[in-house]
Amino acid sequence: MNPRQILVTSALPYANGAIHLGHLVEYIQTDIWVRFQKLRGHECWYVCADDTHGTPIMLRAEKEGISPEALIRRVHGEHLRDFTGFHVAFDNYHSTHSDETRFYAEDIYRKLQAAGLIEVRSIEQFYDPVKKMFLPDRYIKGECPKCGAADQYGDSCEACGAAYAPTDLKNPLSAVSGAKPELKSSDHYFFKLSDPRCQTFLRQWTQQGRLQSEASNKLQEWLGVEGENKLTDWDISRDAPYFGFEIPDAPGKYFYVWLDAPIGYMGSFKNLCEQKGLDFDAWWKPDSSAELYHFIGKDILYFHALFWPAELQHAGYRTPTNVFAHGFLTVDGAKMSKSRGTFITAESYLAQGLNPEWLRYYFAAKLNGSMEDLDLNLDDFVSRVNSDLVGKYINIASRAAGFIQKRFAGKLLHAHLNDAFATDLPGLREAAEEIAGYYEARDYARALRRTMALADQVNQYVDQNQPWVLAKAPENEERLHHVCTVLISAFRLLTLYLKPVLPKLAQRAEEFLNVAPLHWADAVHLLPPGHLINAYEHLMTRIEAKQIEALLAANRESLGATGATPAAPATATPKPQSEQRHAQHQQQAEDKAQQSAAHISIDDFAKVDLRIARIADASHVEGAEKLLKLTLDLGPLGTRQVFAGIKSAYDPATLVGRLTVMVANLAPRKMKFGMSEGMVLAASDPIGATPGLFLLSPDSGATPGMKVK
RNA sequence: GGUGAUGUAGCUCAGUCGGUUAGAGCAUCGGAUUCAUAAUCCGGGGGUCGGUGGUUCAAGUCCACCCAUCACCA
Repeated sequence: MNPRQILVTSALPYANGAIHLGHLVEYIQTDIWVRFQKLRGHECWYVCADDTHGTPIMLRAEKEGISPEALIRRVHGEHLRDFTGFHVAFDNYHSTHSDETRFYAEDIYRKLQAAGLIEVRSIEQFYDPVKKMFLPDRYIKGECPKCGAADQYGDSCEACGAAYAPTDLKNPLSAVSGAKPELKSSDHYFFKLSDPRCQTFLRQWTQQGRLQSEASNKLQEWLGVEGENKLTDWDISRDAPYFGFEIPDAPGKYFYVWLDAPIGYMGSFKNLCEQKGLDFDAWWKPDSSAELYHFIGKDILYFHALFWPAELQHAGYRTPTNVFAHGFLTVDGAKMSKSRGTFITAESYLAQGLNPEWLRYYFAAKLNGSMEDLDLNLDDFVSRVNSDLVGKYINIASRAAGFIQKRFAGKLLHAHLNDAFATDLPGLREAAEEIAGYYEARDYARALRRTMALADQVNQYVDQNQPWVLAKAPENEERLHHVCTVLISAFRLLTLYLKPVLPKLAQRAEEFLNVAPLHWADAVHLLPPGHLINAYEHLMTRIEAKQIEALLAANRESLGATGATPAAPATATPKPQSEQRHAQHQQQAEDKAQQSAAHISIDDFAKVDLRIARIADASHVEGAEKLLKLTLDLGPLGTRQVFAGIKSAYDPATLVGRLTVMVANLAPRKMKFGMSEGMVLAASDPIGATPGLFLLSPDSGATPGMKVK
């Protein structure tokens, strides 16, 4: 087999947030593939980087009172720590804020310009006169032009789903400063994706059968039918102030973060080339025989399968061999949720003492190379890992090791077992190529199913041969030695088959087996006769359900805690959807889920404990403009102190004695004036068009403490 | 709304070109076993393949419509 030259990337995580389990699907998927290629003896390099530019980074750094450079340096360290913790082994983890990335960004830009594919056009955009900056869509808030919902972002309405331009918003405000934005025109630089050259090239590039079928369909949709020019030019510039690279010969204009993000793959690889003495151009020239693969989430297919190849092609570089898109992660069938504790960060998973290889195994067991979403079912996670890894695979070593150690001083049978092994465990060695094929096709689920079926076969072999019975009769000594040697050899092969997924465990198994690091080619032979193995130490523990509970608890943001945070002030970071998509999709999905909440289930409703309360006392609060202090009598449930924002509508004296409805299980919230232990229900117009505030009252007959449902 | 996908056992998933009685793991039930950090083996139960209609000698698989879920619409 001739060694291939393979360059692999994962999408660049944005330097504005922690790595979570959703990210890890991609990095683990890529890492497994890379490790597999290396085990096969290919020259394979895995590069990645932090994606560091753009408005969100700039504003976040400003909010933290540090420079963007300091922010991205810190986050780079955090990201690399998390990835390393999950055994994701990059050959280089660089940054887009690097000389190399700047070089290739300028280089590609200049070549596209020379090819006549860059155009300057003046466009009108909202401008924040206080902050003195143009506002990305997601940094403008206002009322939806369609349904009138308040507090909507500049690109789409969370309430009715309408999509529109920020200029359509009613009463727009800057989410950065709170100022009223002004329309202002500015020159922007466009990559002419609508150019016939790009259209023709992409039509051919995307439909040659290289891409996943789902991806190909999706791109077909974007491209439209022949002659239907659906692609529009891409705005690649942003005005100062912006954290990024200034465009050559265009003072005050910066490359949009999405332009330099994929170029960061080149930058990172160039940096690696300098470290390792590799020839960059040999890998990136148009007729390069090297292979180039990008692993990405399905949300950024547009950037990687349209913009990116079109840029490369017309700037005189090679295009990707393939783009592998995967789906999103759900937890227990639902989007990751902070309130449920399923928005799990990589850091918290490791801090709780959970084994990263449990997760690697589970993800691998469900990855099949398609764009389908992947569900982390927590019960299934526990039983699958325990059953497959500990019960089936690890157990094989554990079952044989004691005999080898105690009866044979750690030495395997002094005889060549090749033929006997094939008789005892037919197909075990021969499966190596089949399993390799599954890994190559990124169908790890199938590779692991096949491997576990082999492990079943080995356990059956143990039961058929009953080594514990053989051990009782001295005349069966050699037979016992043979059986246990076969088992250790089988364990070695299974270890190899699992090694791309479980690198750390494989390393420990290799120590136990007393062998050099296994390579795929090692599947063709067995351990030498009389090989000495080391004493067995248990290689993996079981997951306990309570560890999962602790993990969820550590990631759960209580409703009380969120509720206690007042409505986001204007300085809060808005959701940078159109500005910055990749690696943030999970976060957005979560935000969306929490914001729209079009329907809730009966179970959700049942979480709210509504009770009839009698207002036992009501008084003004010194220094509070809006609040009244209420003492509520809940009958058998005792009394509660609540601060209610109803001063504008009610005189305390008229409230005493009347019945109303309160939320009795709201987390207590510390306010300036004391603890508030619930909230009373009152009606008001959501957008304030009709003034007034109206407290709810039950019909007569209700008594304090009764449940409302 | 348009487009693309998904829907198979309690759970997680296979199911190739339409072709025997629709499979696996986990869970569950019964039995065996004790070498193994309760881990293994044998066996059983469990399915209107989302729904309706159609094509066909034959449909989980092909076609149409509908329902549900997810994503994308720069």
